[in-house]
Amino acid sequence: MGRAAALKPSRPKHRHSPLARAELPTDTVSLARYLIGKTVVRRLPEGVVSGRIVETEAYIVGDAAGHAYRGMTPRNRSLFLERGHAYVYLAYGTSWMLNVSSETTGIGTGVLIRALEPLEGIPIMRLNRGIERLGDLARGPGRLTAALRVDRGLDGIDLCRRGPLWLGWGDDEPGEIGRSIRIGIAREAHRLLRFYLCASPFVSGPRRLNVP
DNA sequence: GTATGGATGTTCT
DNA sequence: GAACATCCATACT
Repeated sequence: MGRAAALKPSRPKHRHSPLARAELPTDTVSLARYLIGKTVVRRLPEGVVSGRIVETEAYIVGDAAGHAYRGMTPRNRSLFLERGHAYVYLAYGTSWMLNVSSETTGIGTGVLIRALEPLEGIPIMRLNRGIERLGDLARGPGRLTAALRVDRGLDGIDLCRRGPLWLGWGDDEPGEIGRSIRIGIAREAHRLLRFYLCASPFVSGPRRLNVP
Protein backbone atom coordinates (compact mmCIF):
# COMPACT_ATOMS: atom_id res chain seq x y z
CA MET A 1 0.00 0.00 0.00
CA GLY A 2 3.04 2.14 0.55
CA ARG A 3 3.72 2.96 -3.09
CA ALA A 4 0.08 3.57 -3.97
CA ALA A 5 -0.31 5.85 -0.98
CA ALA A 6 2.80 7.77 -1.98
CA LEU A 7 1.40 8.36 -5.46
CA LYS A 8 -1.93 9.54 -4.21
CA PRO A 9 -2.27 13.26 -4.75
CA SER A 10 -2.50 15.15 -1.50
CA ARG A 11 -6.04 16.37 -0.97
CA PRO A 12 -5.95 19.24 1.48
CA LYS A 13 -8.21 21.32 -0.74
CA HIS A 14 -11.83 21.47 0.25
CA ARG A 15 -14.15 24.37 0.69
CA HIS A 16 -12.73 25.42 4.04
CA SER A 17 -9.12 25.52 2.85
CA PRO A 18 -8.23 29.11 2.05
CA LEU A 19 -7.22 29.86 -1.52
CA ALA A 20 -3.47 30.36 -1.87
CA ARG A 21 -2.65 33.88 -2.97
CA ALA A 22 0.18 32.54 -5.13
CA GLU A 23 -2.36 30.53 -7.14
CA LEU A 24 -4.75 33.42 -7.75
CA PRO A 25 -4.53 34.70 -11.33
CA THR A 26 -2.79 38.07 -11.35
CA ASP A 27 -5.05 39.44 -14.07
CA THR A 28 -8.45 40.79 -12.96
CA VAL A 29 -10.55 39.18 -15.70
CA SER A 30 -8.87 35.82 -15.15
CA LEU A 31 -9.52 36.13 -11.43
CA ALA A 32 -13.21 36.86 -12.04
CA ARG A 33 -13.44 33.62 -14.03
CA TYR A 34 -11.31 31.69 -11.59
CA LEU A 35 -13.51 32.56 -8.62
CA ILE A 36 -16.59 30.92 -10.20
CA GLY A 37 -17.07 27.61 -8.40
CA LYS A 38 -14.91 28.60 -5.41
CA THR A 39 -16.49 29.30 -2.03
CA VAL A 40 -16.94 32.17 0.37
CA VAL A 41 -16.71 31.07 4.01
CA ARG A 42 -17.99 33.23 6.86
CA ARG A 43 -17.42 32.43 10.52
CA LEU A 44 -20.19 33.72 12.77
CA PRO A 45 -20.80 33.18 16.49
CA GLU A 46 -23.70 30.85 15.62
CA GLY A 47 -21.65 28.81 13.18
CA VAL A 48 -20.09 28.69 9.74
CA VAL A 49 -21.97 30.02 6.73
CA SER A 50 -20.69 29.33 3.23
CA GLY A 51 -21.70 29.47 -0.40
CA ARG A 52 -20.39 28.66 -3.84
CA ILE A 53 -19.61 31.63 -6.07
CA VAL A 54 -21.79 31.49 -9.21
CA GLU A 55 -21.51 35.07 -10.51
CA THR A 56 -18.77 37.74 -10.58
CA GLU A 57 -17.91 41.01 -12.29
CA ALA A 58 -14.46 42.37 -13.13
CA TYR A 59 -13.51 46.03 -12.65
CA ILE A 60 -10.30 46.49 -14.57
CA VAL A 61 -7.50 49.02 -15.05
CA GLY A 62 -8.72 52.24 -16.66
CA ASP A 63 -12.35 51.23 -16.14
CA ALA A 64 -14.57 54.31 -15.78
CA ALA A 65 -17.12 52.16 -13.95
CA GLY A 66 -14.55 51.17 -11.33
CA HIS A 67 -14.38 52.93 -7.99
CA ALA A 68 -10.66 53.50 -8.32
CA TYR A 69 -10.94 55.31 -11.66
CA ARG A 70 -10.20 58.71 -10.11
CA GLY A 71 -7.57 57.44 -7.72
CA MET A 72 -7.41 56.37 -4.11
CA THR A 73 -9.89 57.74 -1.55
CA PRO A 74 -10.62 56.70 2.05
CA ARG A 75 -13.47 54.52 0.81
CA ASN A 76 -11.74 52.61 -1.97
CA ARG A 77 -8.24 52.16 -0.59
CA SER A 78 -8.73 48.38 -0.07
CA LEU A 79 -9.05 48.00 -3.82
CA PHE A 80 -5.37 48.90 -4.04
CA LEU A 81 -4.24 46.04 -1.79
CA GLU A 82 -2.48 42.94 -3.05
CA ARG A 83 -4.90 40.50 -4.72
CA GLY A 84 -7.12 38.50 -2.38
CA HIS A 85 -8.18 41.20 0.08
CA ALA A 86 -11.74 42.34 0.77
CA TYR A 87 -13.11 45.64 -0.47
CA VAL A 88 -16.52 46.23 1.15
CA TYR A 89 -18.60 49.32 0.50
CA LEU A 90 -22.18 50.48 0.81
CA ALA A 91 -24.19 50.86 -2.41
CA TYR A 92 -27.28 53.05 -2.61
CA GLY A 93 -27.18 53.51 1.13
CA THR A 94 -28.77 50.13 1.61
CA SER A 95 -26.61 47.23 0.48
CA TRP A 96 -23.06 46.13 1.20
CA MET A 97 -20.97 44.97 -1.75
CA LEU A 98 -18.21 42.37 -1.37
CA ASN A 99 -15.25 42.63 -3.73
CA VAL A 100 -11.94 40.79 -3.99
CA SER A 101 -8.99 43.05 -4.70
CA SER A 102 -6.95 41.99 -7.71
CA GLU A 103 -3.53 42.44 -9.32
CA THR A 104 -0.69 43.94 -7.34
CA THR A 105 -0.37 46.48 -4.54
CA GLY A 106 -1.13 49.97 -5.79
CA ILE A 107 -3.40 48.86 -8.65
CA GLY A 108 -7.06 49.73 -7.92
CA THR A 109 -8.85 46.78 -9.50
CA GLY A 110 -11.17 44.10 -8.19
CA VAL A 111 -13.86 41.50 -8.64
CA LEU A 112 -17.41 41.97 -7.34
CA ILE A 113 -19.01 38.82 -5.93
CA ARG A 114 -22.58 38.97 -7.26
CA ALA A 115 -24.22 35.71 -6.22
CA LEU A 116 -23.72 32.55 -4.16
CA GLU A 117 -25.29 29.14 -4.05
CA PRO A 118 -25.93 28.54 -0.32
CA LEU A 119 -23.98 25.53 0.99
CA GLU A 120 -23.67 25.64 4.79
CA GLY A 121 -25.45 27.53 7.54
CA ILE A 122 -28.64 27.91 5.54
CA PRO A 123 -30.81 28.40 8.67
CA ILE A 124 -28.46 31.23 9.70
CA MET A 125 -28.78 32.78 6.24
CA ARG A 126 -32.56 32.63 6.51
CA LEU A 127 -32.44 34.45 9.82
CA ASN A 128 -30.00 37.05 8.48
CA ARG A 129 -32.18 37.66 5.42
CA GLY A 130 -35.58 37.37 7.02
CA ILE A 131 -36.84 35.25 4.14
CA GLU A 132 -37.26 31.52 3.52
CA ARG A 133 -36.76 30.91 -0.19
CA LEU A 134 -33.40 29.19 -0.79
CA GLY A 135 -33.08 30.63 -4.27
CA ASP A 136 -33.27 34.20 -3.00
CA LEU A 137 -30.94 33.93 0.01
CA ALA A 138 -27.76 35.01 -1.80
CA ARG A 139 -28.85 35.76 -5.38
CA GLY A 140 -27.54 39.31 -5.75
CA PRO A 141 -24.57 41.22 -4.34
CA GLY A 142 -26.50 42.95 -1.58
CA ARG A 143 -28.37 39.80 -0.67
CA LEU A 144 -25.27 37.67 -0.23
CA THR A 145 -23.64 40.17 2.11
CA ALA A 146 -26.84 40.28 4.17
CA ALA A 147 -26.96 36.45 4.27
CA LEU A 148 -23.31 36.30 5.40
CA ARG A 149 -23.57 39.41 7.56
CA VAL A 150 -20.72 41.15 5.75
CA ASP A 151 -20.28 44.87 6.29
CA ARG A 152 -17.65 47.61 6.43
CA GLY A 153 -16.09 45.96 9.47
CA LEU A 154 -14.58 43.33 7.14
CA ASP A 155 -13.18 45.86 4.67
CA GLY A 156 -9.49 45.29 3.98
CA ILE A 157 -9.16 41.83 5.53
CA ASP A 158 -7.06 39.10 3.93
CA LEU A 159 -9.36 36.60 2.20
CA CYS A 160 -6.53 34.08 1.76
CA ARG A 161 -6.38 33.02 5.40
CA ARG A 162 -8.87 31.71 7.94
CA GLY A 163 -10.56 34.47 9.88
CA PRO A 164 -14.00 36.03 10.01
CA LEU A 165 -14.27 35.73 6.21
CA TRP A 166 -12.22 33.95 3.57
CA LEU A 167 -12.24 32.35 0.12
CA GLY A 168 -12.19 28.55 0.01
CA TRP A 169 -11.46 25.93 -2.61
CA GLY A 170 -14.34 24.54 -4.63
CA ASP A 171 -14.77 23.00 -8.02
CA ASP A 172 -11.88 23.48 -10.40
CA GLU A 173 -14.27 22.70 -13.24
CA PRO A 174 -17.62 24.00 -12.04
CA GLY A 175 -19.32 23.83 -15.46
CA GLU A 176 -19.85 26.09 -18.42
CA ILE A 177 -19.15 29.75 -17.62
CA GLY A 178 -21.13 32.41 -19.48
CA ARG A 179 -20.19 36.02 -20.06
CA SER A 180 -22.26 39.20 -20.39
CA ILE A 181 -22.27 42.93 -19.84
CA ARG A 182 -22.23 44.06 -16.22
CA ILE A 183 -25.40 44.83 -14.34
CA GLY A 184 -26.51 48.24 -13.14
CA ILE A 185 -23.74 50.41 -14.53
CA ALA A 186 -23.89 53.19 -17.11
CA ARG A 187 -20.25 53.77 -17.99
CA GLU A 188 -18.25 51.22 -20.00
CA ALA A 189 -21.57 49.44 -20.41
CA HIS A 190 -20.54 47.46 -23.48
CA ARG A 191 -17.74 45.52 -21.81
CA LEU A 192 -18.35 41.79 -21.29
CA LEU A 193 -16.97 41.60 -17.76
CA ARG A 194 -19.68 39.64 -15.95
CA PHE A 195 -19.17 35.91 -15.51
CA TYR A 196 -21.67 33.32 -14.30
CA LEU A 197 -22.26 29.62 -14.03
CA CYS A 198 -24.67 28.90 -16.90
CA ALA A 199 -26.49 26.00 -15.26
CA SER A 200 -26.97 27.67 -11.88
CA PRO A 201 -30.40 28.87 -10.75
CA PHE A 202 -28.64 31.04 -8.16
CA VAL A 203 -27.41 33.59 -10.73
CA SER A 204 -28.87 37.11 -10.41
CA GLY A 205 -30.07 39.50 -13.03
CA PRO A 206 -32.19 39.41 -16.14
CA ARG A 207 -31.23 36.46 -18.35
CA ARG A 208 -31.57 38.52 -21.50
CA LEU A 209 -28.22 40.13 -20.65
CA ASN A 210 -26.59 36.76 -21.21
CA VAL A 211 -24.66 36.20 -24.38
CA PRO A 212 -23.60 32.81 -25.80
C1' DG B 1 -42.56 36.79 -16.35
C1' DT B 2 -41.21 42.50 -16.80
C1' DA B 3 -41.42 47.50 -15.23
C1' DT B 4 -41.28 51.16 -12.03
C1' DG B 5 -40.44 53.92 -7.95
C1' DG B 6 -38.98 54.72 -3.13
C1' DA B 7 -35.62 54.03 0.68
C1' DT B 8 -31.17 54.69 2.03
C1' DG B 9 -25.75 56.69 3.12
C1' DT B 10 -21.66 58.14 1.12
C1' DT B 11 -19.04 60.51 -2.31
C1' DC B 12 -18.33 63.90 -5.58
C1' DT B 13 -19.63 67.99 -8.40
C1' DG C 1 -27.86 68.62 -5.66
C1' DA C 2 -26.79 64.43 -8.30
C1' DA C 3 -25.07 60.00 -8.83
C1' DC C 4 -24.66 55.54 -7.32
C1' DA C 5 -21.48 48.09 -8.99
C1' DT C 6 -29.22 47.54 -4.98
C1' DC C 7 -33.41 45.59 -2.94
C1' DC C 8 -38.16 45.28 -2.26
C1' DA C 9 -43.04 45.97 -2.94
C1' DT C 10 -46.32 46.87 -6.12
C1' DA C 11 -48.53 46.98 -10.62
C1' DC C 12 -49.11 45.13 -14.88
C1' DT C 13 -48.82 41.77 -19.29
